[in-house]
Amino acid sequence: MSEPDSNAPATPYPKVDSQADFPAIEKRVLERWKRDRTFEASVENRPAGERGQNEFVFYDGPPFANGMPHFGHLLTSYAKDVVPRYQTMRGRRVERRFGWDCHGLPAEMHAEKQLGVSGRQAILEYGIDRFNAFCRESVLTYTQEWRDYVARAGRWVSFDNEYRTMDLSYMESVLWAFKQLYDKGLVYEGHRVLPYSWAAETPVSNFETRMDNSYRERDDPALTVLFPLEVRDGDPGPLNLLVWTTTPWTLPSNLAAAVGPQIEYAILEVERDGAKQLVVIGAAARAKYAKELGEAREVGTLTGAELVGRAYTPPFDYFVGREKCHVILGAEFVDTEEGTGVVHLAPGFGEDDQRVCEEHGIELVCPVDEKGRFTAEVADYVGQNVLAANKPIAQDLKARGLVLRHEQYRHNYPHCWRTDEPLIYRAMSSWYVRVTDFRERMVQLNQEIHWIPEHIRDGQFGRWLEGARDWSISRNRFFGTPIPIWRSDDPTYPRVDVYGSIAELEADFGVKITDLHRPMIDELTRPNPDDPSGKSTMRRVEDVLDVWFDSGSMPFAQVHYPFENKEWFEDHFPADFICEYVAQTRGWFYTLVVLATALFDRPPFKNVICHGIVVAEDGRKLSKRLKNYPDLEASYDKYGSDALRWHLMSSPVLRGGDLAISQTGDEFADVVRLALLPIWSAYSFFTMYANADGVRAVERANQEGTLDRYALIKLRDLIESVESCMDAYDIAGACDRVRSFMDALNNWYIRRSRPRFWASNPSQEKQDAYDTLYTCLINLCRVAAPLLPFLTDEIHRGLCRGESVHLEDWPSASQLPDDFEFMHDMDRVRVACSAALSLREAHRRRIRLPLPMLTIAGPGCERLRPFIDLVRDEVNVKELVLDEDASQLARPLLKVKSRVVGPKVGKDMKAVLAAAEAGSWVLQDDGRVQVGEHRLEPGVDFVLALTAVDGLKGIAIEQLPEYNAVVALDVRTTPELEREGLARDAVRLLQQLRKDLDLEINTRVDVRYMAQGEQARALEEFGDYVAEQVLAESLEASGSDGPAGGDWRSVDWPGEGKACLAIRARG
RNA sequence: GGGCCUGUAGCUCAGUUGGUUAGAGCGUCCGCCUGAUAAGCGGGAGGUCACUGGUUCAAGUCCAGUCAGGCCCA
Repeated sequence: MSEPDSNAPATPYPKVDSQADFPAIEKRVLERWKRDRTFEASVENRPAGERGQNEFVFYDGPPFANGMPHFGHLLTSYAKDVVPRYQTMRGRRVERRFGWDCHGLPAEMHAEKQLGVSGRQAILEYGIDRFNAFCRESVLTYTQEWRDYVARAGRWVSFDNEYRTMDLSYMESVLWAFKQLYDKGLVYEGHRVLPYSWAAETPVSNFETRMDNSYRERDDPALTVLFPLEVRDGDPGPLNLLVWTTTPWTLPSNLAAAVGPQIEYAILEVERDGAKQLVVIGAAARAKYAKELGEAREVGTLTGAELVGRAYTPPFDYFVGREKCHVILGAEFVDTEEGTGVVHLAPGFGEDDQRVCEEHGIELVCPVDEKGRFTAEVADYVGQNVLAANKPIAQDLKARGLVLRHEQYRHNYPHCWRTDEPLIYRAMSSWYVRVTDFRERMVQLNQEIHWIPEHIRDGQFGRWLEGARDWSISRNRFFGTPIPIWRSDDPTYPRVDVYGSIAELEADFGVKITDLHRPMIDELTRPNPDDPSGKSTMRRVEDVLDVWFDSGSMPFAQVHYPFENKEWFEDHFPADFICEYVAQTRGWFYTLVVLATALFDRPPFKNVICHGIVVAEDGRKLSKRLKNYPDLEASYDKYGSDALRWHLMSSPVLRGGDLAISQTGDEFADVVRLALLPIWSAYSFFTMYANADGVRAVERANQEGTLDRYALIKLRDLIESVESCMDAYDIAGACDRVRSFMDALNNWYIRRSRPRFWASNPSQEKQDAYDTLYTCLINLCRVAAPLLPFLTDEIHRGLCRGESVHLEDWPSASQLPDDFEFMHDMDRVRVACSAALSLREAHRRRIRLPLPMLTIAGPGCERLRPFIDLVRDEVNVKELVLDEDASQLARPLLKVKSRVVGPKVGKDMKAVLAAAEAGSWVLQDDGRVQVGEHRLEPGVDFVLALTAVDGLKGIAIEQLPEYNAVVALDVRTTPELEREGLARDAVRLLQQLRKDLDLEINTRVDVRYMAQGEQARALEEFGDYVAEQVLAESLEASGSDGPAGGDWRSVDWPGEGKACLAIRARG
């Protein structure tokens, strides 16, 4: 379409079709980028500077490649492309390197499904080596699809030296990081309560328990048990705490009880088995125990806070005497919704329990073995499955009179999705990073990060940092970076070795290491050097690292720091910019900050866009199954990538909101119509006339013409404002500036300049018009290049002899005129024209009908003198009067400056405003205004505005509030004016005929007409004008039977009588 | 249950340190122009700024609470 056609006679510019096929254009542009290595050139053209001073550092958050990309990824991709493109044009070198996330549960789950191997036990039987080998392949399944889609989106990123988190070098850097933390004392072994399948003998991740089938209804025994409190002076008698639990089997492991400090507790006197007893229960929970406590007398109340610190006798004595145990603790999570308002804590078997106990220095106990049976520590039930032990435990407690109520409780309970047995919660050994140690520092460093949207910094992310807990980094899994800790297998001769490099491993184990994955790494064992007997062996801790540890290591691990690229890393940390969706505040953003703080005491990135999520029309998640979003490929093919990019980049989704996308993708059609086509139309207009005239335009900015200056100043305004938006990472704001510039260019500059383009003789004015439009277009392309990389490149190449816009510098605004006063004057003229046209419409005066006079009146109107001809033409009036004095057309209106006057007059403000509106004020000789008791200073306290008067015959008036002016249109016509209007009607009809005949724009014609009365007189009177307008060599009245047939093409001319116009091309 | 965000025209959203008559785009209705573009241009209609209360001379804006929606955590 715009490729030069070698057979056609040379024209200065490509022949451009006014109908654009954007997807086809994009395909050609992609080929050119590939052929010319435009991306590589755009990077290489920019010097890195000394120690990377001139680099803009971008970190790519790696995706998993075992799923297909969708609209959400597309959004991220576009944002990740726009910013680097912009910075490149600003002169920075922006290396962009793709990465793949490979490890972790998603990869393993996918492999389990593909292999039909389900669960830890099954994987062990299948073989870790075969399992991991499969993972290694499967995580790269869709890499080609990803590359294709990234390319089609026009995202420039290098796949040549992509990094993968499963590469040996990457993993070695991760080991290094781990050892750094360990050496700083930031790693420790602790316990973590996880869902546990005793049937499959494996922990189940929270991820797995959330899957659809794992929760099912189940009846469990629920006990309300008495915990006798230690007697204390002032008590009305011996008190018993009422405790409710749905897991009686955890009672032998009870180590504490928790109350809500704010909650009110009642002391009740209850009669049981003939004896009186005092029980303590959350006051709000009492009603639930109507049957047991209905008659009870309240003998006092206590707050939770008063209970905290009191000791009690636990229901079983297996762990009596342990430090800090069997005391009442305060915990915020306790409520009275369920149970008694007192929670029994068995830290070995509950997440909250474990956390609260740990906070109070209580060491946990876990007297349950891998198969879910009590160990010897719980002598009475040893060997029994814990769930089966619920019954005897309840019976024993009842026999001891400690049970107030025994009920069946039906609840949703997680089950092992492989064995179908109920899960239990059980403490597992886990390795932690002591995040709480440097939490405050993270909070400080976070202040240095520029978040988009801003509230994330101190809101979602800041709060999360403040509440950060130690990070459990070990996973009892297979495909991940191994935890590099080796321990002696005999506690008699303890020894721990931590490795932070391959070299250290090779030195100690004497083998060449080519892969750090399990199971190879597990095979590295050696005799314990601290064991004189020589019998114990150093073995690796089995776990692998949480995959987020990999992600957080990305800044240094991608370059194998510190083993290689030491200097490079130091010069490229932190990143200038990263971008992911907002949920990564808990994921990548967080782990980056954790590791950067712990390892380098710096924030890992300076600017971050966290965008919202793309949802379906109904607000639900995009779902492949429901097919509730448009197909990506089809959208590319129908609208092109630029349309998708523009839609996503101009939307508030970049400020963190959701973006709903319709199933049909209609919004992309709107984007084409509202954003892309206006730019294309301007381009096609320019090339059409420049080619017809054989004119080549030049970029310059010293044009004197009113419209030209206006366009050039607007262009300067565009460059400056887009620049400041982009510097603030406000991409949507930049889109908005581009759109409104195009509106001014198309619908004012080009429309008003049209006569200059079609003037048949060369002139300076004409060349100025070409140069101005050309200058606007190429600079618009440069400014919009990051936002519409395909369209702008196509146009820029067409205008600039094949130069890619992406190798250009960001345009310098300073070479353009900066007379913004002038620009505002023109904007004021446009408003005045709109108002005048609105008056025309209100008085039913069509635009082709000339009217005698338009007046623009108000202070400062003289400034509009340069625009007189422009306005006359636009509004089609014979005369334009500018009048500084509007008193004939308007009366003054007092506009009080509330912000200034308000504080001065206080309560009288209301009265002052009312008086201003009612006109009850007096203008004094010194220019001040008296309102009631108050005297107002001109300019400071008020301005005088105008409000149109009515009642002038034949004159229509409208005010321009923001410009303190009125326009008055004389809508009275005369027969002469009517005839001129008719002549213009005739021109319009004849032009349509030319168009219908497909005449070239410079073909000469003959015209004949048949008309009576005023229509005939109009053509006689304005014959020359009509002939000139339609390029007629002759203009003749035909006989009363109308123009003859043959070559003549005619059209009816509605009017007083029967009339028609006819046209015939000449020669 | 906790935290964060969002409620402004039929739809999608702007709205600065509180200041007189709350804006834009789309849609809709009406009209207009046309020697680039009907995928063009202009105009009109359309709002108790979610609700309630408070602070203030003055609240879309600040404060408290309520309701609704979203996200995250438990």
